[in-house]
Amino acid sequence: MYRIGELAKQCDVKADTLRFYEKHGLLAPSTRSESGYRLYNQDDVARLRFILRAKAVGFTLNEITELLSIELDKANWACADVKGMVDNKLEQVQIKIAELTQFANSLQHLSNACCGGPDSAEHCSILEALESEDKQLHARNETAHKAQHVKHTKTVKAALT
Amino acid sequence: MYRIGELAKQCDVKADTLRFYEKHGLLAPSTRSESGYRLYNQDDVARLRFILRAKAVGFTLNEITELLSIELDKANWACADVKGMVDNKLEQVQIKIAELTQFANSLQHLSNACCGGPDSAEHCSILEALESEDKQLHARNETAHKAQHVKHTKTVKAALT
DNA sequence: CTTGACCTTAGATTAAACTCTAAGGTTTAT
DNA sequence: ATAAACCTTAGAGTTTAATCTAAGGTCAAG
Repeated sequence: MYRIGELAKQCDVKADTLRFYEKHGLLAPSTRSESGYRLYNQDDVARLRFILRAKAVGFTLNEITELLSIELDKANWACADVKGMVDNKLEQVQIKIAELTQFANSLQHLSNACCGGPDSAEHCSILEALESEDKQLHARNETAHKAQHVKHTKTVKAALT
Repeated sequence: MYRIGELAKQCDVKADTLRFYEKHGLLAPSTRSESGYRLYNQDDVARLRFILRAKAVGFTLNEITELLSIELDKANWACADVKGMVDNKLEQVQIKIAELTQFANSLQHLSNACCGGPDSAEHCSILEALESEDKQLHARNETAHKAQHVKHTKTVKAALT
């Protein structure tokens, strides 16, 4: 059993935030001490961890509430509802992973191409690299696209797939 | 050359947002018409796309500004600075990908385990599945961990790795 | 020649997710 | 017994990223 401050420290949030989550129905301590102190058990900790992970991953508190709300009256949800909802979130997450992966690729290519030395970055522009990205994507995707007189940098050519 | 409304429509943002980005130094149209209309060229479009992608991926406008700012006075940045910064962002992105992937796994397992039928979800709780996740992770990571008297659901056992 | 799209500045409003303050009281650890 | 941690309600303030409103214009297409 953890008191609010302990849990806060353990999960690196403010006690305020925990009270905030309680007020908004995301996380209530499973018990209170005689004196009224909030007491959180392991399940509560796990629930908080879930909330924090979901948040880190880009879900809003509302969306998280939605996911968690099923718990509140399980009996009134059909299994199909639950599955639908989960699949929905799953799709969102997968889209995000794809976006992030693309982004990571660009950054990686750029990092590889960048000499990293003490010289001026004049010929090592992140922006040009990233700007060209779209064009290159288009070039790959639209097989019959107009020549767009794209301006390349030496670096860029090396930096991007 | 696109005018503000055209660009807005094309990239699914409001014209307001574009003016907002301009005011905050993220994206200025490369030219203006004689009459003062903002005129955006392909590079501007690409830059906007980059901004939107970065945003979708969880970067704040400030962080994006930081990335783009290198462009503004390239000459004053050493290549090492640029590389350092890129590698930094890259690390952040990779952490996010890892988090998302874990999250996606949980959701996927749950979806697989859920019958998806019209019956009550009483025995198919997202929450219990996700709550157990942490414990299971701990169980895998801490080779010498105390037995924690973990409460499982039938569903959960099947749902999680 | 009249809409609708655009321009300007400047400030108000919104939403999310906290974060803080006040004011007064109780509990726990040293 | 004193300080630090907790409790309560209730409301104010903060940050981010817009979004909206006003007021007074200019521009371009049908």
